[in-house]
Amino acid sequence: MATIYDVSFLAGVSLATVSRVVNNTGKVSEKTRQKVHDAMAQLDYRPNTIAQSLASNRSNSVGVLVSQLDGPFYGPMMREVESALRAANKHVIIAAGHSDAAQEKEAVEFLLSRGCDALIVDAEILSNEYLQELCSGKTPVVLINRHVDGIEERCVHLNNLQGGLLASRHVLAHGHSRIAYISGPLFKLDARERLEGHKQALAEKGLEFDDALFFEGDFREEGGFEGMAALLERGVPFSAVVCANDQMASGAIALCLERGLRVPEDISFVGFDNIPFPRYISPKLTTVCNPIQDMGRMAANWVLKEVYDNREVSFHHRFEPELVVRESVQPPSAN
Amino acid sequence: MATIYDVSFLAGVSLATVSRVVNNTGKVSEKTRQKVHDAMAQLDYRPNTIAQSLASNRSNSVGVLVSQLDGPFYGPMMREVESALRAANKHVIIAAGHSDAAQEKEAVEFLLSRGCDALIVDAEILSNEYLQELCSGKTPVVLINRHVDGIEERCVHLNNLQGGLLASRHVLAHGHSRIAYISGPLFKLDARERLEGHKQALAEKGLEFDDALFFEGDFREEGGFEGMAALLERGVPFSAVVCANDQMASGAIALCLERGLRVPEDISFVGFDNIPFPRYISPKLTTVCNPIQDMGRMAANWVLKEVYDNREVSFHHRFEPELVVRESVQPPSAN
DNA sequence: CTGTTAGCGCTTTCAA
DNA sequence: TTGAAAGCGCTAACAG
Repeated sequence: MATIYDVSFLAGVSLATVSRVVNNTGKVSEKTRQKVHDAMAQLDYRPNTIAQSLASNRSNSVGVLVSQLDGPFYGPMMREVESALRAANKHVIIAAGHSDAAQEKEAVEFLLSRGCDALIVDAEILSNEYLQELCSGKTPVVLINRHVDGIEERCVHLNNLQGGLLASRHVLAHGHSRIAYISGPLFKLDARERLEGHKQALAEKGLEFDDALFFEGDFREEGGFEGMAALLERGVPFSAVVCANDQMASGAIALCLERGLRVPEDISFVGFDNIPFPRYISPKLTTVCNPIQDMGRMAANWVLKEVYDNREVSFHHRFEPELVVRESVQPPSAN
Repeated sequence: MATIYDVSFLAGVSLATVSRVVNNTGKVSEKTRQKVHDAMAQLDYRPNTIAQSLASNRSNSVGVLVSQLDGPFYGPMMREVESALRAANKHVIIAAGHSDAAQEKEAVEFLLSRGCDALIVDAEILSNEYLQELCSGKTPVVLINRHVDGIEERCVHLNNLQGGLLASRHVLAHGHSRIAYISGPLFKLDARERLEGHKQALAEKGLEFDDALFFEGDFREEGGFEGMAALLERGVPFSAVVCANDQMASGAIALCLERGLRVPEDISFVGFDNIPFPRYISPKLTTVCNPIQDMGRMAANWVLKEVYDNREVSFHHRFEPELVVRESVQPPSAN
């Protein structure tokens, strides 16, 4: 592999000059630049990124922490992050928290120890305090799916309350009044906010929130499945279920179908997130769009802007959800 | 940030000795080691990985190329790769080909230019020739989901032929004889192999392969959807559909349900891959298990073994599929 | 078992 | 506009 030295020798200029043309920095005469380019081409020169990093104290890498690598949720986000950063010639190092407190923390430290120029963190478990401290550290950090006091300007998040409102209002508008709710784990802010939206929607109609129609799930298919079973078992009637995400909705619907309940004829369902798959099932799931790709891109933009001084990109924190009406909600049956 | 120099000064030993204890290399007396450890702890010393890389000519990073970051398929694979490598303190740099020839190639070059110690490549479009050349390059490469002549020992792949056999035999065993087949794109070897398995299964029963019951899809939901529509339009009767992957099966089933066809009462379906989601739809999809996670882990093992000299890990190339019987196949109806 | 000494390949003052 | 030279923080002979 040719080094910068080979190039400088062949081109008959100094190392510094070659470095200047490689990085487009400083003033270089057109003639010199051409000589250097020729030499680089001739030698098929590729800068050694490691050496660049050591000398410039910049790794050109950004660490991305997600809670799950599998599952339908983070793929679209990572896709955008990867595209945006690779286009800027930065590489993304991934680490997964695997929904485990220790592993999540360890993943952050790992990324930090790798000398990432910045971190994009979608933390599932890490506490606000930890994140605040992390953000006050030396490595710039942007948070996805969280908003933490004191570091709002580094948080890219969805208006979950509004999403919860949209979902429940939609069901309410179809005439349902006995509405079950399968929530995400309440230690998560987004789960709490979505639930709050649900409660507000009920309140708008003068309805009371009923604990007998509430189940705290885990944001996964299993949780929806179990939640649905639990709800049914209580014997308290309801004609619709609002689920705090699509995965739980899928699990819950699966249980209904197993039990011979028809969806939406017997029970209506609404989900949240708009993950790809439930578009292809029957009934097609009505849900709330969570623009997670856009949020991923925005996080990448933040890094590009704040860390790599790209002034072209725009940034904003807060995203608004939209209702996606498909087929899983209809008015309650007469029985 | 403390450097190795600070540690050596504080501990009263040389740089080399500190390096030795950090890397557990060479002989160091217990007493000296202790002094160094104390100094490191006191200074909260973390080796600079970039400097380590430059000096040792090793980046401790492995590049992973997948065709899609979203979608249900690669997540489980990446999950395993990430876990295995991070446990060994290596980091994974991801790049996506986005199902585009130019981008896929560019992604490889990008990873290479990043000085990865090894590459794990799940190439969708890259030609065998390109891959052969890549494998003969300086950076070790392991291929997933491909087997290429001349570099078999670096290929981790599934016995797709066997998978195709299993899927079609299952349908056949239920008494179907008019069986449609929705294939993956035939420029892909795995698609061709699965199809070949189908044909062999037909032949075992003395049945002829009928072009009128064949559709070449794209391995995505859309392809299954369109394929099903095309098949139905031809007016040639069939009672079962074998799909070369679960995504296409989902799309195809979605179309059937839209058209009022019942699955499996009117049409039976079998998929391939055993991705997570179709377990939760109705009917639960019968499919062939593609142990993509295991293959991911195996690829990581190969890297650990061949590149990082870990002798603990095992390795084998070829994986066998298994039929997963659920609910989407039943005997053809009497009509 | 420990220390000395060259670099690894590049960036970046500082002078010219 | 260009070059000389001093590192970036660490590893790896080599010598002792």
